[in-house]
Amino acid sequence: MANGNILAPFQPKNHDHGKCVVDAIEAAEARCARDGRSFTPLRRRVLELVWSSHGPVGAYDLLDALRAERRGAAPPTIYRALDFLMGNGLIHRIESQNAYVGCGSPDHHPDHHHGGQFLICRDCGSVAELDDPAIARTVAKRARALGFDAESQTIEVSGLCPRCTRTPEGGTADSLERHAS
Amino acid sequence: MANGNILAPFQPKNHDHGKCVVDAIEAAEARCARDGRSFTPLRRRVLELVWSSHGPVGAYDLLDALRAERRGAAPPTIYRALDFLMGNGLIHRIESQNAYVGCGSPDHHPDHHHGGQFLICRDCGSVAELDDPAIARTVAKRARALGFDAESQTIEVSGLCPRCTRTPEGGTADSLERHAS
DNA sequence: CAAGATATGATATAATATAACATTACATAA
DNA sequence: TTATGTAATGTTATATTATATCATATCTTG
Repeated sequence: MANGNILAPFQPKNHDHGKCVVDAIEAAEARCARDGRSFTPLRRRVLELVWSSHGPVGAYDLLDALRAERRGAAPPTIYRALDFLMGNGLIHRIESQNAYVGCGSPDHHPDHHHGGQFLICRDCGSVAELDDPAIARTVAKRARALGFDAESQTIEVSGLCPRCTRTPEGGTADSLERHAS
Repeated sequence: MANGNILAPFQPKNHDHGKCVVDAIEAAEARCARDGRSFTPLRRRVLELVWSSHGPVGAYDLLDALRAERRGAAPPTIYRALDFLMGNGLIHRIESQNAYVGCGSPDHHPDHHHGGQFLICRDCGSVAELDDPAIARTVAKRARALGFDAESQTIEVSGLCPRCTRTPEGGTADSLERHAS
């Protein structure tokens, strides 16, 4: 069997984040068009804001950003957009942080919640999305053995990303950059 | 290799929950004594309250219960107790629900956060704790392949428990009992 | 007992999320 | 074209979850 497909590994230093965001937005637009979902300017903008960071972003951080450019944005404004984006597989919620990240594999599962598999660096906060079918299958199988019908899996792994593993505790200049891309 | 040890499978109808709670408290007491942790009356009581339900319980539900018997209980009262209990492996937090459950395997990992593997019924809310080393190993291995050092894993599976699978949508008397024990 | 550490009490506030209802924008059928 | 329905957004209020901070009590142990 194939290994898990690595959809959003940790970013190299020269990662072009502007392009990465644009690509994500274009994919989202195509996807919504295909599914007959209306990808409104508000929803598009919120998705851009989510993608503006590689790490998980809180709803109220997004709200603050939105307020800087759109008068009258309020919590429901953001939460509705986030619900839409989650419902369409364009972002994920990181449960352990009450925060949101762009989905690295928007094409994979048309409408079906697949939960997600995340590696979250406890030092710099960066997130990589795994999408390993072998893990998902094993979990589903073990659940099945107990008579449990698994519908959606949330897997969040905390630890140290490759860059933070190399510069562990010291608070060096490098680690203080939070590995910005 | 051994299969995952099933530590808290879904409860049969005749489950003696009173005994189950008492056992958990005794185990917690022994464990704290061994580790030189003070298992105060407050902490003991909060642990009892957590175990009073088989499902995850919210911090403010616990607070309400505590207030009925202890004047002046406030949010920090509960959160400190919960922190202590989590720090000593006596309860787990269910991230996807901001709620807490008794730990089914308090003896397994002395001080080391092992996260947890949970099957959560979306119909009746009951939770079973898996503790499958094969899953944990596979996840750690996949992370390692990306250079990520996995320290703690949170796995939460949503779906239908054995009893709810049999009585799916109807809202029968049986399912409305929420499978109380 | 004194001094330090641990635990709890008490007040305030922060951070996250939803309820409820009003308004607007847009499609499309009469 | 206007009427009508639906989806989206605006607006206000409030619910839910969690932490900061400082004061007090209790428990060691020298």
